[in-house]
Amino acid sequence: MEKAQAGARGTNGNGARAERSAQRDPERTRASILAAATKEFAENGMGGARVDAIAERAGINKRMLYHYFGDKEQLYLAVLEEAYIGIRTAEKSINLSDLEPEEGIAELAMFTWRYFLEHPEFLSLLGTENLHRARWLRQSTRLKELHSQLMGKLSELLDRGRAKGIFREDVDPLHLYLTMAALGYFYLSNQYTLSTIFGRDLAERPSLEGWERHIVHVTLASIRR
Amino acid sequence: MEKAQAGARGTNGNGARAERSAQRDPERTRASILAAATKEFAENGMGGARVDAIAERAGINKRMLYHYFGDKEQLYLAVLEEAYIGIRTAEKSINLSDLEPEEGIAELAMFTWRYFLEHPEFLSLLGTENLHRARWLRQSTRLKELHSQLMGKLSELLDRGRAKGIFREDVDPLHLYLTMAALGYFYLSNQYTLSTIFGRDLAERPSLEGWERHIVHVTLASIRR
DNA sequence: CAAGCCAGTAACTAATCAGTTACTTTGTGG
DNA sequence: CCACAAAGTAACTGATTAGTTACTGGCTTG
Repeated sequence: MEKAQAGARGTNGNGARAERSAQRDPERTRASILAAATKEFAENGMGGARVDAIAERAGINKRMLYHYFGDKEQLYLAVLEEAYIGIRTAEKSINLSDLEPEEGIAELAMFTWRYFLEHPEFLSLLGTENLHRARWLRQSTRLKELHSQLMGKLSELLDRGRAKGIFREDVDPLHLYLTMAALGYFYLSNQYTLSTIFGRDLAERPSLEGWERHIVHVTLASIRR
Repeated sequence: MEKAQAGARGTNGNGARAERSAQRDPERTRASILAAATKEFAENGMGGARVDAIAERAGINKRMLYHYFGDKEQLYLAVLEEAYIGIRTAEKSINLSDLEPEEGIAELAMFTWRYFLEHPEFLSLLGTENLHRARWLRQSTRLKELHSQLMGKLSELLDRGRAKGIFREDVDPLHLYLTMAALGYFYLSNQYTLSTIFGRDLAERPSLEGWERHIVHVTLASIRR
């Protein structure tokens, strides 16, 4: 049928890869499978996701999915790993050295909130993974080494604030991190049942902005002397 | 095979229901299906739950499940409704009229935390329902009417605390409720991924007790003047 | 330029799953 | 005491699903 392909056929040899529209492009195929699988797993969970649906979304043949990823479980693990790497990479780029301790904590709280807000698929994958008691995360050697960059930055800010006398002496950095994460995660991941029961759309702009301010307020109030 | 049943055969007529071990007991059958379905849906989500597994767990024939509940989706809805009714019923029994505002808020925060801790299947069902954007909850007329009793009690305590001058003027009761719920929900529902990544078992007694104290502390710190 | 490997396709298969059919057993009211 | 309804069983069915087989076409390297 499509034997005679119009343009972009040339050997494009000498090492450098063709930038676009190659008929055979392993990296692009792999990436589009991963993107499609991320959506499918995030929308339907591990149990509800369909391999055929992933193949269709990616615009590839199902056989390729098995070629690149082995099976459904390994594909899911690849999706999970990529999602974690995404947030950990983003965390690295935060620079707080110029900020006062309180400003720095506020900045980290807002970063976490905004990252969750902009990456609903990450929240959904976390939910699925916890439903299965971290079955796949525990298998992943890559992810177990991948510590949160936030924890280090949090500790440093807590030290500075303590030295200035504005933060309490006994704040556990893990508790602080969990507090920020919990407030963002719960609001967003449970927005559908909450909106239904309280008859108030939590996804509206003013509500979201109000909750961001609330997170910053609660986080700071919990550590101030 | 078991045609000749030993005891407990009698007509046990005159209106009153037999208390135990009837061969045919609609209510008991229904209840055991519901209990089995709650476990299965909580463990595997809507997509991962298996109708045959529910029947086996309940010790009944699959046909009965369709007889009493119609289909898988209606059974899931019945499970969800029962779970919500459970927490709302428990909330009703809390009496706070003798307590000072601060003590009352602390009591409600601990109630929510302990209810979550003792009913992991409720958290799991919430997660599944939100994955599907409250698809079944929105259909349920029973549940949309079922407002949280906690909200009313929270408002009353906030009023009293405000009158005493110990709470801020602008506290939104919904924000307060979401704060308490978020801190409990996130810690428990995400305990598996969190424990894996931070290399610290969040399910251990001392950690759980520490987090309960933390929830009370954060909740009160966020509303104090 | 040909040999071999890698990307890609279509159609198939064995297993699984939600839901059904056709039947038997048990309790009850006229 | 029997007729009828409700409770219960076993075996089946059609659709879906993860994973496979057997194949084609194109790129690279010696």
